[in-house]
Amino acid sequence: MSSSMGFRPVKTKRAFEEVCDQIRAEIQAGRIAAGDKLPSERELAEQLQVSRATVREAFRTLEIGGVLSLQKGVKGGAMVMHGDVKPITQTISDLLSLGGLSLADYTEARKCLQKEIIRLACERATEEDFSALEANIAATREKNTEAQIEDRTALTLQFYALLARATKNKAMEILMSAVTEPLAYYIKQIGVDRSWDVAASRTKFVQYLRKRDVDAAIAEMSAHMERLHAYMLSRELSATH
Amino acid sequence: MSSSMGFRPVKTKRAFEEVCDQIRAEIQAGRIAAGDKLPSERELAEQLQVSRATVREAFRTLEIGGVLSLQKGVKGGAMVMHGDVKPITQTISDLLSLGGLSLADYTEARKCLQKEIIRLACERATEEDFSALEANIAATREKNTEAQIEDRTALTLQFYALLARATKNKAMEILMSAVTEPLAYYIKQIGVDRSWDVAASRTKFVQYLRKRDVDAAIAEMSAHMERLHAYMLSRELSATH
DNA sequence: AACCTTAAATGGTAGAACCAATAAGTCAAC
DNA sequence: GTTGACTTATTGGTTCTACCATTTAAGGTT
Repeated sequence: MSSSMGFRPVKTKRAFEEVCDQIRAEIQAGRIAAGDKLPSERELAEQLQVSRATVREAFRTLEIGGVLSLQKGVKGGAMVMHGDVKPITQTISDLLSLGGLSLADYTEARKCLQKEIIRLACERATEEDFSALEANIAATREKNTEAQIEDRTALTLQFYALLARATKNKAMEILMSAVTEPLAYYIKQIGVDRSWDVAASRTKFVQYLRKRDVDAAIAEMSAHMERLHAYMLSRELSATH
Repeated sequence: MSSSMGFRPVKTKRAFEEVCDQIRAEIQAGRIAAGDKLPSERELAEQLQVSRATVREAFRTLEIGGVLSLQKGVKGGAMVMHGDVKPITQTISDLLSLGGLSLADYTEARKCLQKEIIRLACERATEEDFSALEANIAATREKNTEAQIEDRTALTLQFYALLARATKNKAMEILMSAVTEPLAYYIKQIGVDRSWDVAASRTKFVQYLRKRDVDAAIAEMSAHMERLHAYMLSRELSATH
């Protein structure tokens, strides 16, 4: 018998998925948009002829996906958002911890993406971007105690976010956070190497950025990332032993 | 009063979020891994002293995130997966339809990422990759009727997936699907421009890839994307009028 | 005017019951 | 021995009811 008869495994759509699809369809058709509020759980359950629990599962799915925001109390309810980046970051983190993505592949992709972001940032960064980056570096210098490691991590993530913002491209910001924020998980687990001065490296980097020197900026960032990656890979090995 | 006192908005964690965190913590600690099965909803609800609905919302969240797979019936239950790329693709699509991401930014990021992927693919693609790409092009040539537009779309997505696979980097595959698959939504909405021969362009592209000619391959792909991009922007404008 | 009380609406949780699908076991027919 | 129908136990999917916690508005009190 031929194996190309086109049979596909049956997929019985669950009720809450149908609700999700209907809501997404309304959004894509433009009948509801960001800022609008959906009917309450009880009301929508009645309209769709399903139980409130089913509507809740659909709302939960869309809330986790960054499509809805749920607020309690009268005047609360489900409001449509503009979308969110967190689901992407979370998924990358899950892929890393579940073994669906190796640390080596992840870091290489991070390098590739950084390169393009630096290229765009060199073209388009404004004075506001430069001063924001320098303010971030200055704040990092002040957080130099062991107890402030969480603040330093937050500032590091902010540094890359500011760099991505300099590209004036929202998609690049999204991709940057997707490949940067999962680092926070690793930093919390394995700690950070404090044997070199990241502030000095970043200061030089921003100087190259100001001079619109793409190659020098990429070189400086690559050197920084090589150190970090070597450290992370060594810590990963020691952690598994 | 200083605004740097470190006050943060209180966020009362919901019960199902606590359940999610506990499961993710178990995964990250290595106590449960991909392939393992979690207790049933009823059993876990009893262990955690919460209602079954709460466990369900947690399972639902992790299922949507690609962490769990839920199966009915005896011997069913919640099994831990290796992670999934779908949440990322879905989020990008949502961002596009909700206005959190412009089509212009999206396509520019797509171009940047393609460049890096082509660069890596030129270095690492094997004979198997080339023949897979060529088989895909051959299949595309056969699907040339209007009725087969869905098949053509699927083959287009597969073409880019195969190209990403040639990088031998799973993270690049993930990013590729994240910026490519949302196109399917647009294609379904606005249709495709069939005034030029995509198969011919892709054939040339693979030839350059075979010769490891990075610049020529990038140029060919860029030209293709410029045409597509111009077409999509024109259709988007006409759709909003 | 400032403060407190009350009420109403809404999401969050609990618990029970039942439906639907799945897999394994049992048994009769061939 | 194999096939197929039937039974049974387990589990996710759904419904329903009830109640809790939070938020906002309205009204009343000082």
